[in-house]
Amino acid sequence: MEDYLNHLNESQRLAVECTEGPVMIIAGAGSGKTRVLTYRIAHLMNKGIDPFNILALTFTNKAAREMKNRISLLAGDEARNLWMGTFHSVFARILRVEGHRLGFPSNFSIYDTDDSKSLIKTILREQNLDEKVYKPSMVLNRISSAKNNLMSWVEYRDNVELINDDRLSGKPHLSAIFELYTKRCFKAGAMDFDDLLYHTYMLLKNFPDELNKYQHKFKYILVDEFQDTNYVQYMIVRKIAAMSENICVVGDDAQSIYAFRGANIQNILSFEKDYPDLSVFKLEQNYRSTKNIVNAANSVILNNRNQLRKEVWTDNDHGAKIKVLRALSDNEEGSIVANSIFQEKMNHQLHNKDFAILYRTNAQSRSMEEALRRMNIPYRIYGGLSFYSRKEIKDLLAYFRLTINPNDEEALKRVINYPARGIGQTSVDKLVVAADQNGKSIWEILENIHTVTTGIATNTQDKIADFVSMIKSFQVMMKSHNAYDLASYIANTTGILRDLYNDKTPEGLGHYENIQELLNGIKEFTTSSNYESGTNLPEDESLSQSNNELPDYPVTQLPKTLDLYMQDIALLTDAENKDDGDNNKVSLMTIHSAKGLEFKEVFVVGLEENLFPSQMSMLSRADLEEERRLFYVAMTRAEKMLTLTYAVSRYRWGNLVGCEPSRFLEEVHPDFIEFANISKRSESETSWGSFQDDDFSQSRLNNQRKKNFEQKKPAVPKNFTPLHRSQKLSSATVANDFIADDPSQIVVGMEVEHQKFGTGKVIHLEGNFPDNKATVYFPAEGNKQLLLKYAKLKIVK
DNA sequence: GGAGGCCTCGGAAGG
DNA sequence: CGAGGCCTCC
Repeated sequence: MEDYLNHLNESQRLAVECTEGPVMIIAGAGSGKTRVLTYRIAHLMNKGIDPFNILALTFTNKAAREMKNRISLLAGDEARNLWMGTFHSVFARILRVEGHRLGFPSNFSIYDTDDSKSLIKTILREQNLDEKVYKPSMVLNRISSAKNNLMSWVEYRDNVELINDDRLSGKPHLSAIFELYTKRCFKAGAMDFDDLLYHTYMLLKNFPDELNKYQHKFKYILVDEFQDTNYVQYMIVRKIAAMSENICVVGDDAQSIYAFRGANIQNILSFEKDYPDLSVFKLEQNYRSTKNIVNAANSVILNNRNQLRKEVWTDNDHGAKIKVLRALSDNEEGSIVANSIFQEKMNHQLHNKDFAILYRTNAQSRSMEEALRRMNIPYRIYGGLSFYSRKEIKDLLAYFRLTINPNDEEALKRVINYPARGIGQTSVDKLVVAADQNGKSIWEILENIHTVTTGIATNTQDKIADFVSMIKSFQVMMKSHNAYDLASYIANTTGILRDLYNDKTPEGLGHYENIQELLNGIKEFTTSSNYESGTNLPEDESLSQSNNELPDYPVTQLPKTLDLYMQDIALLTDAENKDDGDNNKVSLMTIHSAKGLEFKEVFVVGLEENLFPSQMSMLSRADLEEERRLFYVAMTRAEKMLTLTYAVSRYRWGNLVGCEPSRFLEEVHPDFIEFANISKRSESETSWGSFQDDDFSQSRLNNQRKKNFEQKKPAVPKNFTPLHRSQKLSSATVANDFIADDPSQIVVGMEVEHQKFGTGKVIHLEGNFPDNKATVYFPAEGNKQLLLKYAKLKIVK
């Protein structure tokens, strides 16, 4: 044990050894964060803590899997008993056992985003509301952020500000949709992703015995990527940790790149307030990158106002300066990158796998791919459609879901007429109406289709009856058959397999193969005892539903039935990386998916204004700062060499458009970067003569940058053009052309302008972002309490 | 119920 | 430009 602690530097070791009480570890990029986390857990186990009592929460399944493997190497096989998984998988597991307290069945379905949107569409149709006004994705966002801030539909309905706000933006029925959505999920025995967190919190809040049970169970709690947690996640963790206070969070505010979907950096600040006796450790030594790269990345992030004080440094060599390459077009950018990779491989004996090309948007991969193909450089693209979100897979899984939970309305709608069996939309609509009128679920109507009055034609009724008996036969089989036998039986009986087999187009062939692949996976689950679980969670007998009775046989010998399989994979949404055996390839991915990875040489491409930073980020300062953190993440992926490229013109949606170099290029301190003017007009490309003027000359760029740094002020946004699209719902809200300021900038005493109430003065502030409320005095209206998140306030003075 | 024409819109992404 | 949704027509 002493031995392995020697693998750590001083601050890492301190962070590992401080096992008791609240701990916050601020870990800079490349500072060995994962190492500290794994060693800390291994250290706890070696000190004799039962792994069943350790809860480690991550954001991705991949992170959980990798960490568990690494801990096994340090602490042995016992590691498989750790409660290590994503927030969602851990709490889904708990809700399977305890959900009945809230009225949910243990076999509840989990709605993915598509299911949620589809349910919202159904509700809109039933309520005669316009999908254009109530865009399902926007409605879902709204419901989601309410639940993530622990707000039920009742509280939403009774919140004057919110209702007012919805009315002003022409969407007065949002709270009604929220209500119907909630009730509909409950009736279907289903939870969406946000419900898994929301209901867990409510379980702990409203049932003291449950809270007590889990406080005693999870004596040690660790949270990875803490900067990415949202409010409800933080509140759950806080509740469970309230007894032992052995809570350790690890994060880096500089790498928070998911605020746009609800992550809340403010949690880091709240943490310091909530735990006054907190031990804070900062990991500031970077082991990954050269001095030039570390310093350059630091100089960029300095332009952000919202950040914790921390100084990342490194002992490594200075290395080469960061190179900026200018291209004339996206295609030339591709060949420049491909050529550089070729050269670097030659000059430094590197392999394809040592290189990564990172971009802001997926659409940029095309020109890179073409160039790499021309040079015969093998590559792999990460990201894209996940295996489990393919249509054919979701169709088959919907049959499984329906078998397990026949009330699952979204699964039912998906497959009641697939493959086609003559039960059209009109019949389904009639079924929904009948279900509503009789206060029953759709499934209950289906079961009694011949006796309930629905207005459905008799021969359609017969088809429905056939469908019902088919599903019922699956349900009977589930008790006695293993997952694989039943799954392949379902694939055959329903006609899915036949339907796909008959499609001989290349895509159709792919669909058929995907089904086969899914079935193979189920076979593996059924037959193998050491199947790599999707959930990463232990088989923990202490969570048995009946507390007093022991199960008839050990948990490990339970027959592997279909419902167990579905529990295991329900939350697997990450894209499967098909392993074709050859891993020596150049990696292509978005910057977001590169988080946590490292490469010897990295190319960040498309450094153009309005692309990176994205033009969508120009709305508010918060968005721009997040974009800058994204740039920081991209830069710090590189170990030895970093190259930035931009094109002066680029095809966008079929049109050739002119581009300016990104402001981010000007924000890198001049000492760590060099502008290599290598761009030449190539013969094969002829159509951008107009972009060759001196506007983009390197010398001008260099002078501008020098000037900026001499004046010791960050680069000022140039050509700051607000978007013409007027609708965006985020922490800084824009609606009806009224552009709000960043709520976090608002302080007491400020004069602000409200869309409706006019100009007023902030007289009181309370609560934490994003729930901070301001009391504002408006001369015409008197005092108004506003939720800054939703109130559209412009700072006047 | 499926094929084909027309319209709209375009961001990164985990569970 | 191209994917996806919707409408129309058979």
